[in-house]
Amino acid sequence: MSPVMPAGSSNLLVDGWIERAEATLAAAGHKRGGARRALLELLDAQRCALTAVEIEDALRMTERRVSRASIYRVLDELERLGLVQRVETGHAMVRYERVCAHEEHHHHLVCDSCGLVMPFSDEGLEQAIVSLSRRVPLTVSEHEIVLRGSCSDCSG
Amino acid sequence: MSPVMPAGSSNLLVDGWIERAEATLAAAGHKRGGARRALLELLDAQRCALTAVEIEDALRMTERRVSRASIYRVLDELERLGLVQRVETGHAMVRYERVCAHEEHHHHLVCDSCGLVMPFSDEGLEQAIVSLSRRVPLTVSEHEIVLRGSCSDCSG
DNA sequence: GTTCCTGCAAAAGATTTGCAGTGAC
DNA sequence: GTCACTGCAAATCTTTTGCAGGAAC
Repeated sequence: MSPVMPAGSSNLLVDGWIERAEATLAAAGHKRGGARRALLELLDAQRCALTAVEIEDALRMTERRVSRASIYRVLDELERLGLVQRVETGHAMVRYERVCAHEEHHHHLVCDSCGLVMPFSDEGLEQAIVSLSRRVPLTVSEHEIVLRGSCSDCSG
Repeated sequence: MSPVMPAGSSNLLVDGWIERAEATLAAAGHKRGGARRALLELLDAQRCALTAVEIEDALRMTERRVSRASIYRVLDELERLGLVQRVETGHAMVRYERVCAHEEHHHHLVCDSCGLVMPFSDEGLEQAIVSLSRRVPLTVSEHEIVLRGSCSDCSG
């Protein structure tokens, strides 16, 4: 089976994250709604994890404002469906980002002085994690790695 | 120089975490106090990270109750001095644990169903992190690894 | 018409701060 | 005597929940 799908194909094996999210939501018995749609589009456009407050601020700038309660409710449901994941980078707030295909899997660099969050990935590290996961008294379903330090701007 | 110090030695190169903490605090211009002492003793006795609420509960059982405000203030100062570190295991609360020598360095397994937090360590993973830290656009001072999943009790 | 979606306002929890009294040096 | 330590209460901030109106199906 070819992994390449013609654009606009009605095939269920879609490539875009939004399409997958909408299909998953529909399959779980959800109806469509404007707030959630706006949130999906925003998350899809991000390179890295956002906090709920950052999401609210970003949406306030657009034509589709979304209440904070809805943001938390939608994120919660998307997390339960495995479409977004929480990222614990510290600084008192949880961050959320969409869950992508393996080749986009990444972890986070956090600058302790300015709070900057950057993604990174490393195949050697992933392999170490996979092999470790087998030897641990826990059925591992996910892992999270955060490197903290000082970014190039803050290091001077 | 031998790493073994006679018990009760007045040498500044003490081995215990509490002694190191008190020395560091004194050098930073702090006076002694009962609340902080109780907190240091509690943290020193722990195998793994605790939340501020768990710390308050544990101290409430002892003869030395400590107010929550003091707990946060002391933890904050100990973190600034590098004596404790925050651990972001999710579930809405930050955990704190003492910073130990390299051979005790560890990371965390978190059970997503019951919230259990367990320590683990792996030399291969540490080496992968060290080598990675050199190739990243951040001056890395610490790292944190969390594996999430289902513990043996919850997996049934 | 039923069930889900959404916003608003209130509630709940964790963490921080202001203030006043006590204690260490 | 001065400055740090501590507890209490109030404030702040993030996240959750109850409720009512509106929209999807």
